[in-house]
Amino acid sequence: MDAKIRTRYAGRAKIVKAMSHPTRLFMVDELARGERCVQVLTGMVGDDISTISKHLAVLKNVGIVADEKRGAQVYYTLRCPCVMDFFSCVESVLKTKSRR
Amino acid sequence: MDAKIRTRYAGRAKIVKAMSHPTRLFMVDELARGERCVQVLTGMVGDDISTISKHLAVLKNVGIVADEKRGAQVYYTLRCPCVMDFFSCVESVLKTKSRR
DNA sequence: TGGCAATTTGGTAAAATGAGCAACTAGTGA
DNA sequence: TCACTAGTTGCTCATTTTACCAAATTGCCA
Repeated sequence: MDAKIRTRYAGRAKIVKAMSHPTRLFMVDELARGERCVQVLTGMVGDDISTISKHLAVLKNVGIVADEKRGAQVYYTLRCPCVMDFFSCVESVLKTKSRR
Repeated sequence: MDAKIRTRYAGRAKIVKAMSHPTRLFMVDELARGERCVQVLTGMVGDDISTISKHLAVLKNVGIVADEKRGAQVYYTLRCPCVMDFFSCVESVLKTKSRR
């Protein structure tokens, strides 16, 4: 892998990595249903709000979600619904694995 | 997120996480073209062979690849070609991000 | 303006990851 | 059998990740 190839895969990995946490995966799934504010997501997940905020920042940094402040709350939306494709593949990996 | 939901997303995240490293992503891409033995992959990536072996073990543990020993070498194959779908989505995330 | 609610940011400690070297295992062939 | 090649595993160290608390921000409204 020369530098150029390495950079390409590093960029891709960054995006996959942003999805590689249970809480973030859950939130992406939830955001696929519509925008949600931090407070609501926090209520669903049950972690500290600062933890949720940071997870959302991770997703935002790679461009998977977008945020919009309206009044005192910040609403997050899914910018790339195609990430939902990950789920069906992941399910099939799980199935493949179980029938090993 | 109650325990059940949490477990479900944790399982999914494990699979995504296995793909979330530049070297592993590269190898998955390469394996999509056909089986490869550790030695060959090591030559392409340029890391220590023990590092490559461990990355392959990560992919194997979640069921993404399978290994088969033939003579002195171990050949790895992609068990779930659908993981290639990740790539097209990832590319579109990259594009979405750049036109922010 | 003062105070409360919603978020983000900074700091910190614990846990997980990643890389290479060394040691070990398993085939191959002289 | 001995030496060599291919691969895996154990160990250690450095880096990254993650979680929560506390403090700083921002917007609303009495």
